[in-house]
Amino acid sequence: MEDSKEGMKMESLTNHRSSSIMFDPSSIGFMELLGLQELSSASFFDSILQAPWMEDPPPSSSTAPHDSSDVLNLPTTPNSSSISSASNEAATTNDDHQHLINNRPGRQDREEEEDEQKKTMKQWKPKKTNLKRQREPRFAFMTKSEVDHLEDGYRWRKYGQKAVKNSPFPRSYYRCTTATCNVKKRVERCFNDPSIVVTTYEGQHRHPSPVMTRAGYPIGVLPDSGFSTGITATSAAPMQMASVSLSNCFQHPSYNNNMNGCFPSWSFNHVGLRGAGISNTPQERSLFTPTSTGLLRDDGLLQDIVPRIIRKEKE
DNA sequence: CGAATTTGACCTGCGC
DNA sequence: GCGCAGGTCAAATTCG
Repeated sequence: MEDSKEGMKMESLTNHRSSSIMFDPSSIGFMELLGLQELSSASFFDSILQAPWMEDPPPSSSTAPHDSSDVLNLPTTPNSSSISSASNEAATTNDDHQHLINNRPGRQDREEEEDEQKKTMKQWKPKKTNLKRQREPRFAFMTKSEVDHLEDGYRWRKYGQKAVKNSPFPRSYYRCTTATCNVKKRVERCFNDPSIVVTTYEGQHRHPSPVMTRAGYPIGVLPDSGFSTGITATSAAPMQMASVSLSNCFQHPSYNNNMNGCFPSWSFNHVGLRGAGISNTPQERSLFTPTSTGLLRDDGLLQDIVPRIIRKEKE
């Protein structure tokens, strides 16, 4: 407890030395972002990594609870207009559920109204046979960072922390503080490489970033980059030019469907950005060279993380 | 004093 | 049906 508090203090004070890898565990694409403070296209795209299973992805865990529906219903990107009807329905369902949760009474009243709520929840709860509880599309990225909670331009309220099985590091749960925004994120450390933070976003922001840079641009929206990164450092958040070593994760002897145990199963079974298809070959890397025509568009959270040129093929 | 965080309890879904 | 693990709530606590 004391340590974690101090850690949070340090987080806000030092903010941050990090570099990031965005990963699409389901589609097997990795990017490594280097030099985030002054992110250049060259450094960004030269640093794209290839996951070890890129050419031969491991089968998703058959035991993962949500993977099949999530993967099948997953839009090509979390923010693309091609979100399937199933996903939209899922969002609506979740909103309804969230509405129920947010408006539920205190514990005492809850006991009094328990029966009624059970009825309500039963009404909401999808039938197991045809409709699983579905979630917003998720995507995640890895960040080499000394701090857990990285500045991403949005304000988050921590609402929970849980110990993770087989990991010494707890998982923290955050919710966007904007009233109408249901975006959540989870932050945890890779237990094989504690220097790597795995951040998973669920949902997309439908509001402007509340945190502005010194230049007046929301964090993650660079005026001249052609794309936005979302993990671009603020003036108060200098990031270190550093490369991320994934070897600790990828070469662990316990390598399995869940990425050497470096990540929990949900990372691979729920995370979005299908079909990113990032390659490490020079020819294919050139596909990701940002162009000057990359107009800023409101693609929600995704635009903060993924260069549009990469999202193009998923639109 | 309001906002944010902590943390134990509770809920839910899944596998056995 | 039971147990486990992930996810969430909300009272208590801490922080600014």
